[in-house]
Amino acid sequence: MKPIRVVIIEDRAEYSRALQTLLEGDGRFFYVATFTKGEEAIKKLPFERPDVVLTDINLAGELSGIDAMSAIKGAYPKILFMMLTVLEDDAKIFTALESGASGYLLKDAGYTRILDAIIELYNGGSPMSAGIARKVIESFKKTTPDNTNNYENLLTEREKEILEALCHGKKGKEIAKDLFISLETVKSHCHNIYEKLHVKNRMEMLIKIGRLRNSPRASLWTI
Amino acid sequence: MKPIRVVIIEDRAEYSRALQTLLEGDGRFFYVATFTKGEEAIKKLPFERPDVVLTDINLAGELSGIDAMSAIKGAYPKILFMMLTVLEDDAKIFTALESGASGYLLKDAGYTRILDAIIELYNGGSPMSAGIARKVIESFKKTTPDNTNNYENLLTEREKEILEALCHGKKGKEIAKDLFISLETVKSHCHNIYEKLHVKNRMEMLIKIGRLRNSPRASLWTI
DNA sequence: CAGAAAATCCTACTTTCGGGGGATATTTAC
DNA sequence: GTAAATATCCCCCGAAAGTAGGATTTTCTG
Repeated sequence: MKPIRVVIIEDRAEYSRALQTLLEGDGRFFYVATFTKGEEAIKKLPFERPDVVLTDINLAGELSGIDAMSAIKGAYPKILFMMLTVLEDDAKIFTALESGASGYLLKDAGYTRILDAIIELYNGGSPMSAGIARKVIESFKKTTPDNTNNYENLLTEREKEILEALCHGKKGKEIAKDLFISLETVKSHCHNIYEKLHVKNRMEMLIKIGRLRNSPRASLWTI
Repeated sequence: MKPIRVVIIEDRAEYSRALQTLLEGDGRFFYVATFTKGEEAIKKLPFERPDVVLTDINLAGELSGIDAMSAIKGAYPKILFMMLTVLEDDAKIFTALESGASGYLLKDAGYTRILDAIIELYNGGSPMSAGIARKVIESFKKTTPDNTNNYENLLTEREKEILEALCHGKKGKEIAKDLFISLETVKSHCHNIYEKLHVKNRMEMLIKIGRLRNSPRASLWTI
């Protein structure tokens, strides 16, 4: 088995050196390089041809580890990124995953766990710390733990049905046909939905209910 | 440490009995009961006060394991469900997660792995088989494994500018004003964008470029 | 049962979208 | 230098979206 080429993005020297030592002492891996700044990583990392990149989120320079990953992943989608961070910050977890991270470990994970995770990542898995995994899974649930501010109670069943269809890009006419009602009824429902959500049209509604992603990242252009 | 109360939903007797033996031979667990049909589980399971339920998806009766879980989870959200199934069926994975599953293991996982997973689940984690985890993580990505269809090169700068505005819910007239061009020009650009992306309107475009979240994880009714 | 809420349909009107034609300047590429 | 690509603008037309102001039936609720 060819050793897995690993690159580290981390600005704290003690930590990156510890990782390096670990990797170099294990035949399953080939330690390639460490980058301490996002800008540097974007420029040079791809030429190191890593299989896996261990990425810290908070870096010293302008760019975060997520930014660097996002840029590199756009051009080199095959490189696998595993986030290695101290905090379990919800927003950062999801941003990282959206931007291309395939694994997410907290730094309090043991070194053995980290090495195992690299293998798991390389073999098609997505290692995550327990709490991270739970948050990721929770984000799929239709029922949220704390139901504040929910449209569940605001909108009627029929309205939610219409809203769902609208979110799938259906046109009024299609919805009418699907639900066996007239176009006028659909429009009427739409109008009521817009009033309840205090929006003026479909687009505003999508934004209001958080269905439209508007993050200003460059990776937006890649599908 | 109080043993974790475990209930099994599984219609294949050999398998459930093997699990039962395992659980009964391990002091960390307390095997409570096995249900073979969804209908039965919905009625009786809650009274067994389980901490964790190991749930097979394909059952003999009318209801699937997912259906049963969905019903029970609605009334008893604290009960943790772990899906145990043979196949890695994408649709079922996501349906199960939406409906409340907190873990998802393939049956080819070793018995030790299953027992560890119960502990992990109980301690706030979300154990998943490697391939499942990867699929879950992939579903968050804005970038696909192979980077075909890169709009960066496909669209001109101006077109990307227009597209960005469209994604922010702006109307043609607003865009025209913002960019100091005429409405006709905006429409012309839109037309070109639609042609390049092979879509027919804004909504299709949003879906195509992955800006519209229709994925299960978009917290539907809660903001 | 009475009133409210919800779902249905209607007409008529305005605005916005999107398609199909163009046209003209500027810039870029070969 | 010529051709292609890009950005800009125009007109016409029909479809879709959204507004305004109704009416009717069903269903839920006190």
